[in-house]
Amino acid sequence: MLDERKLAVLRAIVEDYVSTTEPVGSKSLVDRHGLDVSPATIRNDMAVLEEQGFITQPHTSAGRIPTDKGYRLFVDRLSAVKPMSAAERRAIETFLAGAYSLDEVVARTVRLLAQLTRQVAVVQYPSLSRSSVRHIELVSLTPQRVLLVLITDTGRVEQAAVDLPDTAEPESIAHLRAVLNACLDGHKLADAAATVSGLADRIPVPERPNAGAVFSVLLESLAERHEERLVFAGTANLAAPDFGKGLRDVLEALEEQVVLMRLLGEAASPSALTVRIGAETGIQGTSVVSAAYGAGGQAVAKLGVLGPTRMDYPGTMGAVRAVARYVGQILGES
Amino acid sequence: MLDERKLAVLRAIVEDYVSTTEPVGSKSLVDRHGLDVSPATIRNDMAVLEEQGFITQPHTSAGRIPTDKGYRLFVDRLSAVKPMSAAERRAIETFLAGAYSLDEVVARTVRLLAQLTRQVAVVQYPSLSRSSVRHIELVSLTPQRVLLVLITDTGRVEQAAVDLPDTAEPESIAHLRAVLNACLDGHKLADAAATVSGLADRIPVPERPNAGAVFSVLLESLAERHEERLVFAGTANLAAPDFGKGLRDVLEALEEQVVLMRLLGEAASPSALTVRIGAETGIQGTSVVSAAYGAGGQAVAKLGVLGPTRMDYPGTMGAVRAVARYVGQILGES
DNA sequence: ATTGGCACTCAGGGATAGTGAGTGCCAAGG
DNA sequence: CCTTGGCACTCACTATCCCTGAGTGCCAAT
Repeated sequence: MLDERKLAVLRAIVEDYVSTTEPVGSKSLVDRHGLDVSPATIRNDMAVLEEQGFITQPHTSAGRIPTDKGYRLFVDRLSAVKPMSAAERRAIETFLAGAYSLDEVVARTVRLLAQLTRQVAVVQYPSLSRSSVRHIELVSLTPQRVLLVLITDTGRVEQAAVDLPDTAEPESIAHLRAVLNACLDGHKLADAAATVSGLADRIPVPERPNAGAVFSVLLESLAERHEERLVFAGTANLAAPDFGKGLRDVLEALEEQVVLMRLLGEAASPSALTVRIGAETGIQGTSVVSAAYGAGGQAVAKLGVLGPTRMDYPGTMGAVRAVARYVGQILGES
Repeated sequence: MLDERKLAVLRAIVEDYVSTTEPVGSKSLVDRHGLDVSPATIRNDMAVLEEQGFITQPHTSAGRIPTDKGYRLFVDRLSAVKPMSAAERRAIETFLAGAYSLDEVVARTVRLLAQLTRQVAVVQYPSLSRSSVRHIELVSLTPQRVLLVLITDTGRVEQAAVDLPDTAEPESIAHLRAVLNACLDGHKLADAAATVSGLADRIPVPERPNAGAVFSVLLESLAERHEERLVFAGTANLAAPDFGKGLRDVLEALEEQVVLMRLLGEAASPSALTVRIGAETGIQGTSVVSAAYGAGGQAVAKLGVLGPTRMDYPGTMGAVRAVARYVGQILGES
């Protein structure tokens, strides 16, 4: 139905349109790509491609531009992920290597990705549920208030204040801390939740109210709420006239954690790329390229790039894949 | 030199221009405000105001718009901070009250401020140097790597990984932790830096290399680097055509911590408002309204709003002041 | 199936003219 | 001396028209 040449034409249209931002016509197509046929032939091909919904013309008598469906086909079958150059790989490596805390790693990653792709980058913090407890700390703030600090093996630190129903002696807090660490250290957070629920027995009766308060806050930390922390960078790249009036939608999506989470998609195996195009993202004219990243073959979170539907997919995909790999590597080391 | 009426004219021009976005002429001025003089009189006044540099015309034969200098005068002498309505105050209070961790307080504050002002809000994390050490925790990650966690009385938690030169026994780490907490607990962070430097003596000689590594990372945490953490929200409000092409500059400034810090200005006494207009901010067409906030009369950080020079100053100032106060209150409680 | 030829379409870019809000200035009046 | 009505003038903005050229669709010939 679509022979070799028609596919080549579609590929050429996507490439030209992406680089020039202008509808591409039959004449310039044969010129710029070494097609050994006449413009008229191309026109016939384009008519077919248009009929099938892969390209369209903004108005009669203008060149063609790809539709979402056209980009889809291009990404799925007509293009290859463009690998990073050696120099770029080195740059990524050295830039990420300088980061110590997890915050720093994430911050650098997101900036790096924005810079490489010249688009908006989004990075999700390593998810809690797939990592394990390294240490739990309780610190008295006031006699009736303690700070709960949870440290995971991905280096993530969660904190929450707990209001106690009764005043607490330092020893009882120390005891509670010991119990928590003894039972949870090294456990996956997902299991930890279950363990905590059955822990009340190990606490002397008079201290149970306080322990209960701590447990419930701890459970809350382990659960949904913090799962969704996202960071983004590169919004300045939106100022390019790419989006025009859709800009508001994009900016709004960026501030809505929920929407953004959905855009990054469900977790997949590490460095497998997901591409959402145009309508698939729910934001007109916007595409998202994302990948899971993780330490040691285990996906812990996602990261991605958000840009105009008309973007350089091979290049963007290459950058996202490369960054996802290196971040996984860095996290695996620590 | 500028009599009552001329000032009234300037005020009216600012108000009208802010609300309509269009140059305001002599006729509409007398209509919309109850001025008991003829348009011709107003024209004379406007000529004077223009001569003095408070207003200009975008082109001959258009109405006048305020200059930066005009806004300045308006803010300094012609307007009063608009207090929040009772309903708004209640909304602020309940919205902020739901936050537990410091992260949460900051996140809510910035979103709240963006929503109230319909502009871009920026909040600086409570500064480290003005708060004091609540607790220091050391957690082994590997035999040659520990995680340093610093907890302050504002609820802020800093973390950093430390690579040790030698492998460390659990006891030596425990000892180090005890020493650190004994010496630093309750001290202002600013003093803490000095204390740490003189601490090497208290450590047995064989453990000094490791201790040194920890100290140096700790000093780094106490110093500049983390001082500057900033969060912003409400970028979607930039999509209003307010900025036009200056938008790129604004977005870039938002991603440059250093620039943003400068915009918020030096710390002042809590809830004193600072207003920077147009060129004063270094970003064409942009103004910044900021205030310090803090617990118990002590300023700990700043927050503010960034918007087009043509903004509703009284309203924005009211919102910033109110939010700064409530945040200080919330922080003071914990 | 491919190609050259040809008539047709239509966005975009000046050029021109009309409109009206707004100005500056002046001379008269309080 | 300040205020005011009158008046000529300016100039952004809009509408209209026209033209140009890139690009198309179709057809008949190869």
